[in-house]
Amino acid sequence: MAGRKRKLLAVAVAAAAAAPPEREVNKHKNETGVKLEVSPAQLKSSIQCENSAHIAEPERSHYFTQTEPQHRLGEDFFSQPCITLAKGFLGKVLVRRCADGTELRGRIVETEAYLGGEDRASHSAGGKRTERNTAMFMKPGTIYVYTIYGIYLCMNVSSEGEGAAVLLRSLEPLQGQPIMRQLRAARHKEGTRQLKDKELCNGPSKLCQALNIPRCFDRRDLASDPEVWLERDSHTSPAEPYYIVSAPRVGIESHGEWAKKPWRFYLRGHPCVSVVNKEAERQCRSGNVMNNLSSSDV
DNA sequence: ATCGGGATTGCCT
DNA sequence: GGCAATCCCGATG
Repeated sequence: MAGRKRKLLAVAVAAAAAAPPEREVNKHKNETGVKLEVSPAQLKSSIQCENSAHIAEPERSHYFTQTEPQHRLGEDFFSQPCITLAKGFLGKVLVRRCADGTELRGRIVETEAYLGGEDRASHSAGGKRTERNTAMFMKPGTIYVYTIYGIYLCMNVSSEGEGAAVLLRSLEPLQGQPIMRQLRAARHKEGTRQLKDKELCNGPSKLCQALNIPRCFDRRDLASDPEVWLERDSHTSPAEPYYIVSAPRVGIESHGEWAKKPWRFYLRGHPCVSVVNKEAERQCRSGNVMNNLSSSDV
């Protein structure tokens, strides 16, 4: 029964993949006949590695200035031990350049470190290498995208260390929020209220949706890919420095003692953090400060 | 071929 | 804050 269902689904997916690329841009309607900004088919297509030309053209202004990735962080930055890199990501800006040249930007405010080898909570636990987690064993800076709960995606970046990678959990939207909102709302019920800015990227799968990070970005190089990269923060710095909270990773309770390792890092008090851990914040040391001008950038 | 778990999310109470 | 939705992946036989 279940097998049959799966087979039928596989056939449907194959048929969808074989369909012509020009699939009804902005012609799609839902049951109520209301025109959708982004159709389910288009959303699906963005997940399945097709271009993102369907994304609405943004209003052009100085805010959308098309900058070349001159501030792009290179190989050196990613070649750090996993936990160091996880903290180093905080405050850096993830940039997604869409097919029409639009750039979406978000400041990283929450990460998790997944070591290889003895870290039982890691996909690469015990040095186990599979088709899925291959990117974790590739050079530092390699993107690892995987599917979670069958329907969502998570984006990681491999670090120094065999099979080690950092999960990106939350971003603060900086540029292209209207498009992010459109991408996120495409899966929501009709008539649902608009998402606030801080709700656009406050979760690992939400950020993949909002920045249109598809599954096929798996194994790409964040240090050289033309469609996605990382920058130092050139935006206005906060008046007060953010303290880094170090807390147990979320969603891995079943992994015993490894679930307790404080390898989730986030900016204390930042509104875009997905899960706040008050106990960890009480123990947060003042020495752990995010400072983009410091040498912690490497 | 089949099974069980999962680095989550959105909606409802 | 609880819980259903939803299916891929890897392990097992």
